Amino acid sequence: MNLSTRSRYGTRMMLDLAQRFDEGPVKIRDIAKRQEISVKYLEQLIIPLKKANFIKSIRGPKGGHLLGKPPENITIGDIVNVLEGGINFASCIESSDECNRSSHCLTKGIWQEISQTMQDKLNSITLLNAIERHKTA
Amino acid sequence: MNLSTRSRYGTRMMLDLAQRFDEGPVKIRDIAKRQEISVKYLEQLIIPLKKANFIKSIRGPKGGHLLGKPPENITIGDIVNVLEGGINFASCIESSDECNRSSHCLTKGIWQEISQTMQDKLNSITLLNAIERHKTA
DNA sequence: TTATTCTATAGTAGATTAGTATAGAATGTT
DNA sequence: AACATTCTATACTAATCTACTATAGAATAA
Repeated sequence: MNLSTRSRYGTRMMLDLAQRFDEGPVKIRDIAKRQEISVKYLEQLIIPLKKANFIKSIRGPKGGHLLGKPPENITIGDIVNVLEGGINFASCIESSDECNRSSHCLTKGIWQEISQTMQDKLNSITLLNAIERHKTA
Repeated sequence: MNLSTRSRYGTRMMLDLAQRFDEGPVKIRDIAKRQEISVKYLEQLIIPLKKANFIKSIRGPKGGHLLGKPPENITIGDIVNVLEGGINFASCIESSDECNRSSHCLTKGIWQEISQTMQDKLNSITLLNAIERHKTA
């Protein structure tokens, strides 16, 4: 069990943007430098986050990226969901074509319950939360 | 995010054993047939579970496997922990050699908290629970 | 002594992940 | 209009991991 680097790097990027929410567009190159992540990799993570409206981008000189919503309206769950393509511990939970064992499967319910717990937890932490908890700590 | 098949198959095997806890040794071949998982794959999962004392094995004819403890004393967390090698969402949580960013990393605390939530949830479900909840459902 | 059952180690094909390369499109500035 | 800057899109690759298989061996009840 391990959150993909995709999600972990993506979250770091989003927090970086959240910390600079009032400062106008932020360049990928600057995020990359601060977070020690390659520009190319970040560019790749931005695409799905843009599609989901969690990031807005401005092209050209003086351009850059910024959050699509205020930091209190974006959760870690949102980010992981987009970058991971869902938060589920077994594919049988979401898939429409039933596993032929599902009727007597003892585990399906368990994975469902655990996935739910996970989702609730991830959705309960906003970017603002994450920043503030670090200040007080 | 996806629990490995290792953990999922392992859990199914352990539940299969739990359901037959009073019936003496259970053969891998029978578990494999019921659960539709290859014998070879199950054999591989048994090894670490034995080391952790969650399974006892008896060799020779009439031999087989049985739980090392009663079903109410084994949790899903125990199983996943053994088969997954820990329940952590970022390697920085367990590793002793600090990431050089950890002091100002906003995410480490998040992954820690989420991992904990996960562990608590997994540890709260025993094999007996899993069996009983299915009966009443 | 033999059939049965578990044990141990090694190997492999395929999928996934992380990361890179290349070319292109938009836009503010001059 | 030209240009530098910044984002966008697609494709590729190496390395790792996962799921699974193969082979040989050890213990033991009958």
